Amino acid sequence: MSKQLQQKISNTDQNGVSVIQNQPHNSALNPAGAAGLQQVPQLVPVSPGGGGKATPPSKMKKSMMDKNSDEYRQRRERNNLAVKKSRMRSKQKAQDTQQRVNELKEENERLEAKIKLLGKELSVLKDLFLEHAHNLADNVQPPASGGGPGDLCNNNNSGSNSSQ
Amino acid sequence: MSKQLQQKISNTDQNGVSVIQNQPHNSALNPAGAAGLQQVPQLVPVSPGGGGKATPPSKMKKSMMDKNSDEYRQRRERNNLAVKKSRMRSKQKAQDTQQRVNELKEENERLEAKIKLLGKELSVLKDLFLEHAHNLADNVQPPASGGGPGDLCNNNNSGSNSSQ
DNA sequence: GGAAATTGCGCAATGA
DNA sequence: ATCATTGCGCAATTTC
Repeated sequence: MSKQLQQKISNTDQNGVSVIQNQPHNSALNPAGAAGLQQVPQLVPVSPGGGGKATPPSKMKKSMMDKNSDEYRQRRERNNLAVKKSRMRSKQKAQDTQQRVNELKEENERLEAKIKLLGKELSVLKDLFLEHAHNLADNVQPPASGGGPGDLCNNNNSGSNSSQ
Repeated sequence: MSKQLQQKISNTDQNGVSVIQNQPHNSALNPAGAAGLQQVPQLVPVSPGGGGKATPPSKMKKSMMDKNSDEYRQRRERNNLAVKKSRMRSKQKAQDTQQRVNELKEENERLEAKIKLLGKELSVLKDLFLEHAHNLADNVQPPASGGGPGDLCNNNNSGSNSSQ
C-alpha cells in the first residue's frame, strides 16, 4: 500500500505553490546523489532483470529509473554536464547585463554633459545676437528701456521646441 | 507491508506551500541507523559497526545529521526556505537589471535626439550670426571685443535644463 | 556560536 | 532521442 504512481507534481511555476514531491525512488538504493559526497558500491536488493516486484508496480516504462543501469548513469552524467554549462552561461549573461548597465550609465552621463555644453553654447550665441540688437538700437533709437518692439533682451527660448 | 513512515513536516509557509516530503534520501552519512524506511538491506563498504566513521573525516558533531531528528528536519526546512528566498531574490535582481538596461537605452536615445536638436539649433544660429556679421562688416567694424562674451546682457540662464 | 544567506551540485521534469 | 532549462533539495561555506 505504498504510494505507487507518481503524483502529478506541480510543474514549473514561479508562483507555483503546492510542491508535492513524490518519492524519489526506491529509497535506499543509492542515495549518494544528494551532495555528491560519496558513492558507495551499491548492492541491489532486488533481483535485476528478472522479477522486479519490490518496487511499486507503476509504469516503469522500460527500466528508465534503474539506478544501477549504465544507461541511467550515463544520462545523469550528461545531464549534469549540461546543467553546469547552462548555469555557467546564465551567470555570464547576468554579469554581462550588469556591465551593460554600467556602460549605459556612463554614456548617459556623457550625453547629458554634452547637452549641457550645447545649451551653453546656444546661450552664448543668443547673447551675442542680443548684443548686436542693442547696438543697432543704440544707433537708431535712444535707449528707451521701455519695451520696444524688438525687445531682444529677453531670454525666451523661442524656437526651442523642446518636446516633453 | 512496508509501513511507510511518511513524515509530514508541518511547515508554516507564508505562501502556503504544502510540502509533503517523505524521506528525501539517505544521505549516505548514516548508513544503518536510518529510520525504518524500507527493508532494503543496504550495505556499505565501510561501516561504522562500532568504531568511528571511516569515510568522511567529518566532525560528526553529535546529532548533526540525524536525519530523523527533529532538529535536523527543522534546520533543513529552514534552509530550504532560505534557499528559495535567495534564489527568488537573485532572479528578481537579474530581471530588474535587465529592465534597467532597457530604460537606460531608451533614455540614451532620448538624449541623443535632444543633442541632435540642439546641434541643429546651434547651426542655425551660427549661420544667422555669420550673416549679420557680414552685414555689419559692411558698415562698421566690430569693436574690440575683448571682454567676455555676452556680459552685456546677462540673461545667461546656464542651468535651465528642463528637468522633469 | 548560531541563524540566515549564498553557493555548488545533483536530480528529475519539461522544453525545444 | 539528445541537449537545454528550470525548480528544488541537500550540504558546505560565508555572512551577519
